[in-house]
Amino acid sequence: MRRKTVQKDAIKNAFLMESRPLRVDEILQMGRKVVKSLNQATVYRNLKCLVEIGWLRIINHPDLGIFYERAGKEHHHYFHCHACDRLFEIPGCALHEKEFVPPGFVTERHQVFLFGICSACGRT
Amino acid sequence: MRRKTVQKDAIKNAFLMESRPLRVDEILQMGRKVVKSLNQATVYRNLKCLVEIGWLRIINHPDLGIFYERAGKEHHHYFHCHACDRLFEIPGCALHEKEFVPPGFVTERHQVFLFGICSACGRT
DNA sequence: GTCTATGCAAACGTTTTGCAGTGGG
DNA sequence: CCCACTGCAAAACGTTTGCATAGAC
Repeated sequence: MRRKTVQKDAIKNAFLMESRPLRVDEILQMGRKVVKSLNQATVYRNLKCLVEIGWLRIINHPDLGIFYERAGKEHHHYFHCHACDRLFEIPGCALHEKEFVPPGFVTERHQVFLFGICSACGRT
Repeated sequence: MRRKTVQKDAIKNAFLMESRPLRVDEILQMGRKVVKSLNQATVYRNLKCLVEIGWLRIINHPDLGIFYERAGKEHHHYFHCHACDRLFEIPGCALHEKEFVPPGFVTERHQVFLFGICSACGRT
């Protein structure tokens, strides 16, 4: 991860152009539009590096599987619309964890996944 | 799933004896204490059936991967202690989703995963 | 006896790894 | 020129499937 390559730039660019969590296959597809020889092994290796240096975060979504998103965003929840199958980031936090965990338990971090219908799909 | 077999009973018993979410390899190990010939394919097939008939639920934990738990329990959150690596079920709900989702969005279901230190490990 | 459920092995999709060669510095 | 990074192919991993047969009823 010390050298600059076109493959690396293509992968990072996918996240800069789309401001939403991406799956590996999406990243590969987007990257191949720039570097058509781009290999999946290269994508996996670079994603691993980008997570290690704190540029990306992994999300393992309970229904949709593994996504990668830019790190450093403020805390948010994830909303999966089962009509259009899109994954939304909902800013803010609706969890009142301090009032909630049993005595002695210390919560350092949490993740919330919501499932339902988004405004676009609910509009019918 | 119409016939009663020792394999099936062994798998169901694992959940009746342990009242916590179980991983496939744990279920296989526990089942083999009863039926030493128990095969992983059999475990997978039975787990699938038990999910279909609503006896089990699948949990895909963001950090720990796939677990199975008895269905029909009241809603709860999951607390992962990164010291002892155990997965706790926290009864109740600390999510105020109605006050929270953007207008037009309808939440039907949610899952909350907490990460931290449990009371036993924090006591030190 | 029938036919479901099992055990085995092979197939599967996704991710990782070994290795030779490309190309960034 | 060096060695990090890439592409390829094979391996690894967890899960699923095809098939012959044991065993539930």
